[in-house]
Amino acid sequence: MPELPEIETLSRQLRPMILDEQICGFEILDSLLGNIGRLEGKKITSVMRQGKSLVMELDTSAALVLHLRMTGRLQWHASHQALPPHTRFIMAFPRGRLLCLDPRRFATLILRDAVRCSKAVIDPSRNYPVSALWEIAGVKKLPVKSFLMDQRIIAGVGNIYACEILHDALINPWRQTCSLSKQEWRRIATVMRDVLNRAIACRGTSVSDWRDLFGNKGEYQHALKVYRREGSPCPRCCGRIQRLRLSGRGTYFCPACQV
DNA sequence: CGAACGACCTGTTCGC
DNA sequence: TGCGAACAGGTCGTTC
Repeated sequence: MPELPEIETLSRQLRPMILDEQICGFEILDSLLGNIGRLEGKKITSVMRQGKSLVMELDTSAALVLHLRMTGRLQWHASHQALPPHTRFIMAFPRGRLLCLDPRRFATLILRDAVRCSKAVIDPSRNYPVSALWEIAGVKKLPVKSFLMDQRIIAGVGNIYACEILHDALINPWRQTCSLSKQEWRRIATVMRDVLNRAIACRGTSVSDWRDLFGNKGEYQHALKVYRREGSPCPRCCGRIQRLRLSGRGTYFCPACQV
């Protein structure tokens, strides 16, 4: 489930372990990942998050880009221990080993050459002009939830946080983007930034199998208001939380107060 | 062009 | 208990 807060958590935890360190071993255990060549001897010069991707720049002006998709996880092993099931690759560093686990095998690791200047993609966890949001949204008719999850526009919001953000902002997920007022967009932007930053402070949401780099659960699952709470009372208005499908994704909302 | 849907994989949960 | 169906954090390609 790694969405923005989970990848941000990994990025922050990983930095002290591997920044400015040399890769001293690299092994791919899952052929689905493809072959990205030898990494031994290369140094990690930066660790950052871009949307839901973890980007590790190398001293060879290339960058490793890891996307965990649905069930990908990273684990840090400071001392030698047995490989857990579903280990996809291992990267060894002087002070420990970084493992990528992924039961569903959707995760991807690529070696991107040179620095790529990304387009004007909004980082929803930071401050940005809200006009950027509603100017794009104003001409679109798609449901606002799909808009929030469009990674080409806003990078990092997935299904869990989209549900939570729209509930907090009192917006129905099916509202067409062009029908929202500037004031509503301001509310969405503020709520989105706050929800994501609170989730980062909680080291993510462990509704299922998400764990941080050191195997610990996050804490934001305790703060969820609608996600996976179908049939429970809405914490705001005591309406009944409903689950419906919106373009294939389970969508949780309160029909009473999200209008 | 945009929206809907299947595919990619495996594991877990739910209903009968 | 057993078994099949539905469902799961995400994205991509195809089709309508």
